[in-house]
Amino acid sequence: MIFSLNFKSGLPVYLQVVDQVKAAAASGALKPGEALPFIRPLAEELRVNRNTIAKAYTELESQGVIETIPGKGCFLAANHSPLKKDARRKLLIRDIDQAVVQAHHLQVPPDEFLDLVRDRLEVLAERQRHHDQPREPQSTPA
Amino acid sequence: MIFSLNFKSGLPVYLQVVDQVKAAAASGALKPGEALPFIRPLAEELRVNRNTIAKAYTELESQGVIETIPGKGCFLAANHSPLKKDARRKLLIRDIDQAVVQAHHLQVPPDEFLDLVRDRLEVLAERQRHHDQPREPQSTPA
Amino acid sequence: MIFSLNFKSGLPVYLQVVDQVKAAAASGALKPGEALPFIRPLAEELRVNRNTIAKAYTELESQGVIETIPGKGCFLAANHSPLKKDARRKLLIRDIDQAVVQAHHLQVPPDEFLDLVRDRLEVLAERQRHHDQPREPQSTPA
Amino acid sequence: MIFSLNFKSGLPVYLQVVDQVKAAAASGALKPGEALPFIRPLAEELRVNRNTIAKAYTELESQGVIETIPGKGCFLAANHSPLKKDARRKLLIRDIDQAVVQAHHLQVPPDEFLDLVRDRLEVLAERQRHHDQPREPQSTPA
DNA sequence: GTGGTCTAGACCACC
DNA sequence: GTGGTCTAGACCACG
Repeated sequence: MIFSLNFKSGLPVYLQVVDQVKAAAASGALKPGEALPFIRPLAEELRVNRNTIAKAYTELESQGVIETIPGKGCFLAANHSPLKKDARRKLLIRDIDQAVVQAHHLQVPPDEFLDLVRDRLEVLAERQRHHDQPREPQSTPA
Repeated sequence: MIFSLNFKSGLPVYLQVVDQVKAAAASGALKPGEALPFIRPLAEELRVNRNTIAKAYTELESQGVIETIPGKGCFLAANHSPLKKDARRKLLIRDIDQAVVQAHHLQVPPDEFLDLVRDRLEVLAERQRHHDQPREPQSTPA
Repeated sequence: MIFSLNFKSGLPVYLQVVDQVKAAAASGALKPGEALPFIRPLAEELRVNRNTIAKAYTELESQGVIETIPGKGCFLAANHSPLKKDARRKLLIRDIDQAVVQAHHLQVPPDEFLDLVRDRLEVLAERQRHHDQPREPQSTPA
Repeated sequence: MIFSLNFKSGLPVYLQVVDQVKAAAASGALKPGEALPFIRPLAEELRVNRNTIAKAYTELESQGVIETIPGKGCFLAANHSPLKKDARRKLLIRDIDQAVVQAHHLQVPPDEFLDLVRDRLEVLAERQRHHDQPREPQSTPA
């Protein structure tokens, strides 16, 4: 798991970590049951305080993305959201609107935008297929 | 000019405004010399403090993106060449990927996701039509 | 809103605050839209660090119990859980099992236990009726 | 002796064990001189480190609740008068209220809640029957 | 050794 | 003034 932080983006560091873990999980680079980096070494590597990483992991746990077992570490959870359909829709719409508005600002017409979306869905699916082959699940958590 | 703010993204509101103006300028959607929305009505529309918009515009001015003419308004600065299509694609892909990853995490299948995207395109286009009527940007000042 | 902390119970302080806010919300002592105590004064009153209260409020927000508007304060959310039925069941079962096992340890027979449960449900309902009359919702948030 | 641990309550596991032993002793469910479960099998059953159980027992001994006879096991100390019914009710009510409040917060209506309670009573009674067979507590040692 | 809690105090974004 | 982020460093619970 590789992280890259941008300290000038204005986006809080802990949220950058959250986003990158979620992206890794979505792409299949991180598989259910797999261990995340330990908090202390990761904080050191990213030159960030231990609490900042801890906060990111706490947020991920509260979103149901990871499970943390005190004394053992943090592990990617089996992927299913505990949220109601409505709540999930609402969350997704926020992100979609962000992209749609950006498209509008960049004067990318709707058709082209939809093509681009289909493209990215395909890219993600391809990455998942790629990650599905090589590895086996290792350290089981619960 | 249409804006969409995400109050829970962690990104400061004023930076979201800055980014969206810059994106519009980059694509040519906002042309050199064209007027930006007035601070007060925009703040009202976005349900945000006037200081927040003012801060965004100040930031844009200090970056040389816009020029402020006291008593008249803010206008896009002259030296803005619209980005090439590829550069715009790249910017857009970042936002799309964010939404795609979120969809995966929320267990929303691609078909449903695409439906939702079409939905939001429609909703925001509709919203844009509404906003285009009452306030018409007046052209070239400086 | 009155809090009472037990520093020797072993239960983290921030969780004690979370529990007490939830209890106040359930009893109707705290109504949707009503403001919670500000973080800083509350921390001072409870002789606890500001971050500890902030953590409690963050947890409450992530559970959907409150909404926080930066710069304005924290407000009790309209009461509806965004979780799927299954997830809610699972959470509830944890608490019920705690009580059931306690009953077993205290040698309270099932029938008596059920009576007691009905009793407490009634007490809570009564409290809600009591709180429903006197006040009116005041400071609206969103 | 049956235990039920809640790993997410925030209360340390060893204190949960302590509380549950004390509750059993308070009600007379565990009688003076009666043996507690051996550390090793109990740790296995609860999927907890042996040190955690050992710490709980150490704590209980230092509180004078149990006596440890090296090589033989741990036994409830003599001076334990079962609590009166009212005192037990009061202890139980704390746990019941916690569950009742949680039910309210999760929007689980009273009827459904009571069904769930009956359910758990049944499940835990069943579990208890299972556990009562393999290991039979041997009586009075010291 | 792991993660969790708490403190003390700094700075930032927003009203 | 509000809440949010981050740091530095201490102590605890658990494996």
